[in-house]
Amino acid sequence: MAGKRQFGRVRKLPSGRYQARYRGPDGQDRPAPETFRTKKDADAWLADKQTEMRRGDWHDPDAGKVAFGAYAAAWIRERELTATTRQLYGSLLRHHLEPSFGAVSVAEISPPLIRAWRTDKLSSGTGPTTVAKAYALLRAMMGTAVADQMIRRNPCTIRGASTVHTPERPTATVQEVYELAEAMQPRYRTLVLMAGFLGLRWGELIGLHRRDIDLEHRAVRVRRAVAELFSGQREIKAPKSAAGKRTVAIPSAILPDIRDHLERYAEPGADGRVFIGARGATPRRNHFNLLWRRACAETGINGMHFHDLRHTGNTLAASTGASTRELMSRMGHSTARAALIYQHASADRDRLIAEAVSGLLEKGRKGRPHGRRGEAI
DNA sequence: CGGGTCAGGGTTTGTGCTAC
DNA sequence: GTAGCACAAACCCTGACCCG
Repeated sequence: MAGKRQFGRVRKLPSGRYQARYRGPDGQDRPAPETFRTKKDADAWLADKQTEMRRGDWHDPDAGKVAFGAYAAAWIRERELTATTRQLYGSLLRHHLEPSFGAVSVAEISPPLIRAWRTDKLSSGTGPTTVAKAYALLRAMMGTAVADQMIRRNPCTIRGASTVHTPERPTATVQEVYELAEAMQPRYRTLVLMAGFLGLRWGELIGLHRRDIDLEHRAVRVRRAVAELFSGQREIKAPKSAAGKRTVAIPSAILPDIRDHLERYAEPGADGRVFIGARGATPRRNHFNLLWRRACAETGINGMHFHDLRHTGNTLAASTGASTRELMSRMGHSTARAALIYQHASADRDRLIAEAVSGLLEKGRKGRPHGRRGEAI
């Protein structure tokens, strides 16, 4: 205490209380937020601040005063996101975060506030996936605020709140794929077959050009995908991942269908689009889904999404005994994790095998053939 | 210390509604 | 049938973490 202090200043105010001040790393003079009864308390406070600065732990006490709405908008703006993600985040912000937190300062967003917000969201009809997504976005933003030294800790502390368990999707059988294909307009028949038996994604199928289909070598080159934006505009982009760029072999059973489709419905020219609407437009999800659901209703196949056809493709491929690596390359997955989603398919297959073995056992014992086995996948 | 697993987070698909 | 828009749900890549 004796001698000249090296860090900060303490002075006695006319009121008799003590005020501490120091120069922050940013060069600004920073008075303590409150005054102290004794000089000793003021000194102790300064010592704390000095420690923070030495550790690089210091943060601007004004930094967290930025309104969350403004901070969040900048967060999205500064990030390199694809147009679709940018739109999605903007939508989550606008509809779910902004109304509750927009005017609140970043530093004031506390765990209890977030818990209350989440409970309210879940009970007010917003779907669990969307709540989880909005929560995840909020946490990502608050995480950046921590990195920016605006706040010390991320207030998003609810464990597991950003993930939702999604139930397993159904898988269409070969027969169902054909039934659905027949129930669709002829121009979309082959689209369904290719989704089911090649396992291509919607965006990939829509992005196909004539030159991508090599009838001679019975292969489809997937080189781009079409993403649809809210604005109705489309973005042509490389597939979801580098592994998405791939060549997929065509089962010869549907080769005639593809050949026929190209002759009848595809846009002319090597750069012509393979799948176009009745008036020449690139198909849109909303309209196609309408047709799809009609086909589902017509065939009595309920609860089947178009994307589920992709599972059929993978399940079929898996049932041939293809290795995980082979499946990954066919489906355009870059990690085994994604491919392992189809583990259930193998389990089903294994059960079928077990059933078949069981049939053989009975046959061997009774000396007569057993009835028909379950539906083959 | 390398393979398996999990959570975070970016991207795509699903669907309803209105308008032309 | 096509287009625009908005919200919701699902997919799946990536890096962190765990564990033997």
